[in-house]
Amino acid sequence: MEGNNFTDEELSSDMEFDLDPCFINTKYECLRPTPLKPKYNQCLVELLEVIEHARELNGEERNALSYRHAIAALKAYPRNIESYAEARKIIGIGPKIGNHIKEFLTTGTIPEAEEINASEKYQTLDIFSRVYGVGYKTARKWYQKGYKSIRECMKDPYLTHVQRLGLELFDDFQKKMSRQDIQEILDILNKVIKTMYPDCMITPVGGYRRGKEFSGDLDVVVSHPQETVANNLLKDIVEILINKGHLKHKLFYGQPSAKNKKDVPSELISSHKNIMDNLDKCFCAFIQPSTRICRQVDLIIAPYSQYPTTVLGWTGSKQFERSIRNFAKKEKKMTFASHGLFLNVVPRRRVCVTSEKDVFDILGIPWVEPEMRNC
DNA sequence: ACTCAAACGTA
DNA sequence: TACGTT
DNA sequence: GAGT
Ligand SMILES: Cc1cn([C@H]2C[C@H](O)[C@@H](COP(=O)(O)OP(=O)(O)OP(=O)(O)O)O2)c(=O)[nH]c1=O
Ligand SMILES: [Mg+2]
Repeated sequence: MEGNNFTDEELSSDMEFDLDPCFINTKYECLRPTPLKPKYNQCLVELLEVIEHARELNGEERNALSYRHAIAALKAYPRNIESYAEARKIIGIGPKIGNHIKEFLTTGTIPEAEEINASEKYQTLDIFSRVYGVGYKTARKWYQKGYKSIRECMKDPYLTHVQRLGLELFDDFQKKMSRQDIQEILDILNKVIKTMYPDCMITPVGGYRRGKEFSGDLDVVVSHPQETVANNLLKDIVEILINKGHLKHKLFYGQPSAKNKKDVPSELISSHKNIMDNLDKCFCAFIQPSTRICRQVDLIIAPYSQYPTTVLGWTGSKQFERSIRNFAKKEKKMTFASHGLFLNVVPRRRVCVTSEKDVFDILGIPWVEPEMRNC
């Protein structure tokens, strides 16, 4: 080892290339806090999100996932990335994304992201895919047919019922909701529901719970301590909302009876499903009184025993949910879903939880506030 | 070479 | 099964 | 696209 005379500096740390020691370098985003509005790497994140979205529009889900891993890491990183070497040490940043970052560090932008932003094709696909009921396949189909605007899409002869609704509601659904908009609707839901079921629990989840200033929709979990009462909960709530003129449309209404019209005389099946582990959902277009704008409201009914997991499952972010499920499976031989936490032995066993924090504790994950689940 | 979350809806 | 949504 |  002669000839080497490392200084302390070289041996221990080098700001240019070492990761910040505060950063939790992991492939499981749920293990570290991720703020809604990071102080660092904002511009870089924005550009990578452009590429991520383009991959989604192309149906390249796995590539999109890789970009999301990298984006989530950069959002959680406690200082600006200053070198390629530093970036490459982050789990989830490999050669491709590393090179994008290298370009960003020298030029201040990422050429591929710029090209995507300038591309009429992606602009059009982006608009079409925002229609409720339209995914990347349909967006691509419409683009190939030569459609350029929502107006032209409305004339398509093969629209499904849901797509027709989505196109009708397009302008309203594009408008983001402020927290005050959401509060207004929550007040109504609280009044209407509590009048009929005073003991009902009503919890706003989704981006609103994570602290987002503006949300695309309102997600609400509703439950009731007496599970027998909870049976007709969704039906009753939707009925009242319709009677009071609050609902314009039901985008879909997950009720056990509608399905199962195949072989079995399904009264038993449907009631069985209902009492057991299935959450009912109604995604609806809710007329906001003060503005008359139609807002997407997702009502989720949970059996009381599944209330904590349902709230955890619907608070998000999407990447937080994917990561906690992946962690449960790979590291704990468990399965997490919004209807419960399960131990994957034979036979599979439900692990009872009484709070959101219970799930973190059982999985051995340090508690993460909802506002820090923005991965 | 395999994995990447997991559930539920319509047509 | 394909495609959609959370 | 990246980790194992
Ligand atoms: C889209 C999506 C959401 N979810 C969960 C986590 C989300 O926070 C929750 C609500 O979904 P969304 O309402 O689609 O997302 P959001 O509330 O986080 O953001 P916004 O409404 O402002 O667009 O459902 C999944 O588990 N998987 C998914 O693919
Ligand atoms: Mg939401």
